[in-house]
Amino acid sequence: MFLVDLKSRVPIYEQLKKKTLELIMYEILEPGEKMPSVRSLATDLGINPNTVQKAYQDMEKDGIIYTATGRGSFICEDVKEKILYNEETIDNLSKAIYEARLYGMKKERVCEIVEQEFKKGAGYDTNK
Amino acid sequence: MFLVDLKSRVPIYEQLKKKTLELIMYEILEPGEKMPSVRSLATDLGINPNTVQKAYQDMEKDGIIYTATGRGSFICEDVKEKILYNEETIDNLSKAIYEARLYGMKKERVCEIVEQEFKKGAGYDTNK
Amino acid sequence: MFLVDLKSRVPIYEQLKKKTLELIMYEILEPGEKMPSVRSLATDLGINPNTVQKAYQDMEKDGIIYTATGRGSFICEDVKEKILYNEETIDNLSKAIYEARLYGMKKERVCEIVEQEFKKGAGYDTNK
Amino acid sequence: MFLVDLKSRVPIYEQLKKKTLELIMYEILEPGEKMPSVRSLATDLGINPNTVQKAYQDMEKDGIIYTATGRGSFICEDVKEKILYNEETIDNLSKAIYEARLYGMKKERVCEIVEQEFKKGAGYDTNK
DNA sequence: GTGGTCTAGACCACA
DNA sequence: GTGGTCTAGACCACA
Repeated sequence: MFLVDLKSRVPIYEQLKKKTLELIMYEILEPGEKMPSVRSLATDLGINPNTVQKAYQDMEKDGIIYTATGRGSFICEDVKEKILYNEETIDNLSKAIYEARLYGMKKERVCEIVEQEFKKGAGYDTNK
Repeated sequence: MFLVDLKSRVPIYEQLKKKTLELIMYEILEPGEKMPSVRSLATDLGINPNTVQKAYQDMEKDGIIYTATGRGSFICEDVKEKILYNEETIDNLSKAIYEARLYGMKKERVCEIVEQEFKKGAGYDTNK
Repeated sequence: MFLVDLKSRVPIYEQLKKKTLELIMYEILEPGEKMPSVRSLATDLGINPNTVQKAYQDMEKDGIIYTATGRGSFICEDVKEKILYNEETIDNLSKAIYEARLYGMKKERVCEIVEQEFKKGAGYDTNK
Repeated sequence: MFLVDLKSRVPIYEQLKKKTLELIMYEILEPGEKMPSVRSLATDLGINPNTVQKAYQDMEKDGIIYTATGRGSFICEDVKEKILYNEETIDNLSKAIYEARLYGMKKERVCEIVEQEFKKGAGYDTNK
């Protein structure tokens, strides 16, 4: 479920964060639901517990999950709003479009790609 | 002209590469034209020559410039095609759109942002 | 294993790249296998870590190895195809033959040398 | 006649040396014949006179040309033997074949390339 | 003056 | 511990 790509240049903890958001948006993880423990997730994925720890801490800071000592980590109730009004996403998008335009891509081509992405199913792999 | 942001988390040599592409697309740098020498650019920007050289060597590998010891570095003739047909740009764009969609952004909103970016002038700062 | 000739005019990082390819072709290094860390290899060879890193980064660009910060560098799975279908090798060969012919060498002599090289064992030293 | 490729990574003085040998082998330059003066050649090619000077000095050291002060430089009488029994050429060839073999090229393929090069006319450009 | 290689050493992010 | 970026500075080949 939290599968990460160990060959990717994208830091593993970043992949874990993205994956969590993805699972939330796909409603595979529900608000209030318990996250796997740091240790078990690390063991399952064959990665360093520190890495999972870092992902969880980041997400706690961003209000995606909360940690109750001794009981584990849980998805926040208001998580979808947090994700929806995320300036970073808009920023990323603006920059990608800006760059495409700068490097000579026509608006029509950009729009085509937008259409394409909105037709696609959920099979896309966010770990680059 | 090659102004970089020393405080940015984006590596200086990456900024230099982007800046060069930008100057080429804005036709401030023309194919065949000589790039500033490694040392002079380093001095101008107050950075280490090694940093400039890394940017230049990267760009040489990417076919953006060519370099001849003793004479300097020059913009490649076919540089615009290289930039235009760059899969990385398309990839970046696809990923940004995918993510925006995943995080709940409607297609209409994405299209608005596309319009916005294509109306903008050239004042955008590529060093994040 | 990665022994280099510090006195050679061939840059150390180039020797390291060649040596790695050699070790892969001799199946001493297998796809998926971990490369020595930048620092340990540098210490072993008595050279600067930056020099090793340059070799590694070049090889990463060439798709020979991939690198993940915090975990190390690994031989790519499809490395042999990369090496086999390398135009540079063919190019070098063509040029060497062209030159031999130009400088008066008969085809028979060239063929003799081909035979010779294909009879040889593995003891050849690639660091010139 | 002495056309060089300013974009090449091969040093210009090396190109000049190779070009001279080529012209000798093609009997366009004959033993005893006068070479263009350093200055005129530099002007014709739009390159630095020091570069031509260096090529001439190298060739004098190799016994390809000799210089008579005040009169100019001339092709040596025994120049073809000098070129013919040149170990460097053989060495280069051996190395190129060795490498091709190391990188997985079959003997048959190498022989094909030999045939190819020996069928070719003189149109090949030695400045890479 | 022009780029290329290398060392020594610092500081950072990631695992 | 692992790689990535950067500085300061040396020495070299080429033009």
